Amino acid sequence: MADLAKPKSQMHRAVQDIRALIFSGELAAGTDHLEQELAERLGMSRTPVREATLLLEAQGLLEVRARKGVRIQALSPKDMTEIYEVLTELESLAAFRAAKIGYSRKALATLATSIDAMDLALENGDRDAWARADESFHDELVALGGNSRIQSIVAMYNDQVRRARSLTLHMRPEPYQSNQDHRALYEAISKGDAKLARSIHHAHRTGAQKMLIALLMQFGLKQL
Amino acid sequence: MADLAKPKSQMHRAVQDIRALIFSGELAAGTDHLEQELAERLGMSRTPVREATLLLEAQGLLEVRARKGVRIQALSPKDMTEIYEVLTELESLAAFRAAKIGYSRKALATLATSIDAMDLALENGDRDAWARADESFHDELVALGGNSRIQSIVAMYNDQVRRARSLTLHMRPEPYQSNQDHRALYEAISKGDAKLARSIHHAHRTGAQKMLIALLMQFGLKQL
DNA sequence: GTATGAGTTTGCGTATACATTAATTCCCTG
DNA sequence: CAGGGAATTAATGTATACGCAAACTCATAC
Repeated sequence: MADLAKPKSQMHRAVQDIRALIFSGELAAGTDHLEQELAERLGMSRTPVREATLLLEAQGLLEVRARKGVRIQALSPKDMTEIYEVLTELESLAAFRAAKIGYSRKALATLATSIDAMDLALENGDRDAWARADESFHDELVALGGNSRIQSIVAMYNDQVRRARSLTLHMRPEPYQSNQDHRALYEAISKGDAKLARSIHHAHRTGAQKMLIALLMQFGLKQL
Repeated sequence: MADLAKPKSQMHRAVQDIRALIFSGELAAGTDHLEQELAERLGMSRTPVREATLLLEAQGLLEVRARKGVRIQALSPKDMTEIYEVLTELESLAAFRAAKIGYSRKALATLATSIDAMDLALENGDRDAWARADESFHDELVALGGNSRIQSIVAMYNDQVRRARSLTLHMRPEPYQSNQDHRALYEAISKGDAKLARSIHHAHRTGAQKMLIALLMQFGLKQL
């Protein structure tokens, strides 16, 4: 995530802590929490907690409801579809741009590293390691696109679907296809074939989205 | 902008008022303003002003800088390019989706109304009326796309470039081309030709972006 | 003339107190 | 017993107080 600058402050700590509580599931989707409770839990006064919740609301992670506490945002399959549509489009654009810029193989080393890490994780059956490498790959790809706005938006929406993704991580089939897609995308970018890069990544993301939605439906997860 | 719900509160009023001050230029790009000053100007205490500035920072309209007041965000041509790239991509996707959904002509009546209003404004040489109708057209188009996330993002970035757009509104050539583009897009959507709708709008937006950047460069406007 | 450092000022970050208002309780009435 | 409304409660929204750290001033030393 593009959290550059703005360090040490209670408010900043509250943002980090609440994010962590949401991602870990300790603050479950759809549940309500009073400002006062959160403040005590985080060991600070209501003021920085309140400011933090306003920020997190702007980022779509929760909702501030007058006199009812903050509600951790729950996402329906329809929400997922909307978010993935945006992610697909913007990441594909980033892939297109990255290919067009014409990076040297050396400049693409970080991408290659992430791909290798994914292959290794797949061999070891280590899904968590795979997920970390996958996220790195996507982050680096978007960074290579060179548009900082796209980076921010993608980071924000990735946060919103983080819970759903970790939930399905162990339900999905082995991600062989993903690794193949990533290699193909890497090749397209290093060849400078922008249209190909775009269409490969678009198909990749669309496939991932369909699988995720299918899994959620299959397990009857209407809200998370 | 998608400001649904959250009415009467000092904080909400502060958001609206500060936005208005920014768009009107009373708070000029690049200038700094202390929380206390803003609070007095808006007739409230620092608390709601502070919360409002945090929201507006999240929306990219300003930047809060410790002990230096809030700085109204200034945009470079590079920033403009980034923002327009996102707008182009997401609006084009919305056009694609809208065409794919297959609205009846009746459901597209609002679009047609905006187009007529643009034609009329063009005949009358009323650029402000044209700009309003143009914004309506784009808003409706994005709404027809049916993805609320795209609507939010587009609304946010439109706010960010609002000043630049109104600045160049009277410098640009008569927007005949725009009106033609809009009619062609309307036809493509009502025919349900999604790919055509997408490419028409993509070209339209790309053209508008190039013109805007060229104008800014021509007038030596590096920051606004 | 410049640099350094103590002293002062300023403005923010946070805590806390208070006002406001929606929600709830509990009576009272029919 | 049900309905309604006044009183109470509860949690937010807002104001205010205060401490702290950064920025500034200014004098002094080199």
